Amino acid sequence: MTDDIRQLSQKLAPAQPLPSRVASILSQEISSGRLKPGDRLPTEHQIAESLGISRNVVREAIAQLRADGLVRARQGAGAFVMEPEERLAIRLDPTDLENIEGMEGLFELRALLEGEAARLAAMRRTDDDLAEITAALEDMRGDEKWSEGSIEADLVFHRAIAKATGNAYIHTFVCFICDQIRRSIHMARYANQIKQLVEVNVGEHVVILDALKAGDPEAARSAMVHHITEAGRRIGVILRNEQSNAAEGIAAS
Amino acid sequence: MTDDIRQLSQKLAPAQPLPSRVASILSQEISSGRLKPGDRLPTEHQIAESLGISRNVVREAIAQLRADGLVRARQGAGAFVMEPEERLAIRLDPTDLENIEGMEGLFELRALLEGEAARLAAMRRTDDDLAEITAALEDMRGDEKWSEGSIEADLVFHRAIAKATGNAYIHTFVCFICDQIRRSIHMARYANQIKQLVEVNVGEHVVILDALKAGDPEAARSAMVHHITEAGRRIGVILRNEQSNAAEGIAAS
DNA sequence: ACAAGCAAATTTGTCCTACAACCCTATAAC
DNA sequence: GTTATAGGGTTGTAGGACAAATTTGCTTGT
Repeated sequence: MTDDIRQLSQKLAPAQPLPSRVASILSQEISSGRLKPGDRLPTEHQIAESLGISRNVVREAIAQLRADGLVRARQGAGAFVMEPEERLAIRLDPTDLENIEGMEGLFELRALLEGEAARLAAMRRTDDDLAEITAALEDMRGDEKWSEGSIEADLVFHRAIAKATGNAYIHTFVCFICDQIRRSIHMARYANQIKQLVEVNVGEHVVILDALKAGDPEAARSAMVHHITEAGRRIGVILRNEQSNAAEGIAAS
Repeated sequence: MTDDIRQLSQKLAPAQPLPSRVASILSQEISSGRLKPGDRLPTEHQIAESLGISRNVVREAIAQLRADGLVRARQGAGAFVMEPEERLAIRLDPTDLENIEGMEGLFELRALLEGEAARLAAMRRTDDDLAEITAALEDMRGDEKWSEGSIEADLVFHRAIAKATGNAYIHTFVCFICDQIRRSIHMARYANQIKQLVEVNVGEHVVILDALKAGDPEAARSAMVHHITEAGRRIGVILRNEQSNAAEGIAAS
């Protein structure tokens, strides 16, 4: 209920914070090529005046760009666009994920990363990790909170596996990619059909968990790749070359 | 008040802009768990006063955190720490990379990602891709610009392979991780010994390129994993389980 | 005429104050 | 007891002022 209100207010409100909108404008100027690396962008005063806003707002916008390593401000000289290789953060453009090609690319990356993560997790998982993963699986199949809870439990399952690798970076990256996918999916028509597919989904998770329990790296990796490939197919994403790989996986398990 | 500023500037890098330093402090408060998701962080006034700075600076710092999705500010209510799953960007803390454990984790992730990238590239690379990769290799072995140029050419080589996967996300992530590593390495004592090791390094690249030319996915992956493992070992990073994998790779090639 | 150095203009960095918009709570009125 | 309202607190935006640093151009000395 409150979710509906929040969605609506997000959708309709042009009242996204002003500095963020200015930051979007500027970053679009950069990514579109109108401002090339090395260029100096207009002075804060000029930007403020041309947009009819205060210099404070402009400074906050530039602070956001600076945090991403998109521009570098030098006192007395100006703010300059930096080389694309120097960026300090990864931020995915949500609009890239609205079409199916973007989703396919992201799913491929996800299968790749999480497949390897499952392999490492099979070798390194502690008993605590296993308990956490098992608990997440129980949450998935358990309650009636399908629409919201099962998706959440699904994510907890995947995150727990990434954490079981013992590598904080892998954990960070897997979490990030999964969340990007979830955010995009939530916007689409996914929750509708998930109800019928929960059993299948849970079944695939069980295969993964079994491989982790057995400590079989290749089986874990194959099962994870297969699961993600299938999960993608359920929402219309078809991966190019992983099908054969996934087939191997299902045959091996 | 000014004492606080002096303390603060002594504590952290003196050259970094003030708002970024404040953002680091706050984000550290969050990642260390002193501020948990859902918590409201102190008011801008309190932060400003406690650090002896202006509210303007605090606002710019919070703007950076907001851009990353680390906090969400609601007018009239306050700024709240968001769930870690809601992050919009990945930013690696440079201090995490100063110790050897952080480097090991990042190298493991890199081997994983780039290994798979090489596998995909072997299947999908176009002739144009191959030409680009070959050119990068030529640049590496060619000129006398060892200290700077060869490192750069090395990166170009890896980036070109990631691009040859045809997956923009893989390309983005690989570029990002490589840059993080390069930035850390540049700070360290890497360029000193690279001169003696260029031949070895080039040799490993040749193996990768041959596998890509032949279109052999597994050989490409193995060679890449081996190369990254060795590159890590050259600067003191030892990966846990990839050695055996790399041994397979070198045996297969 | 040339060079070095100095001074002024420009630009970002920081601080300050003020007010609007908004949220939350406590109090008052019914 | 419930609702309305008023108040304080907090973020959002505006605008002005000065400090710090850089760039540029001009002056001045040789």
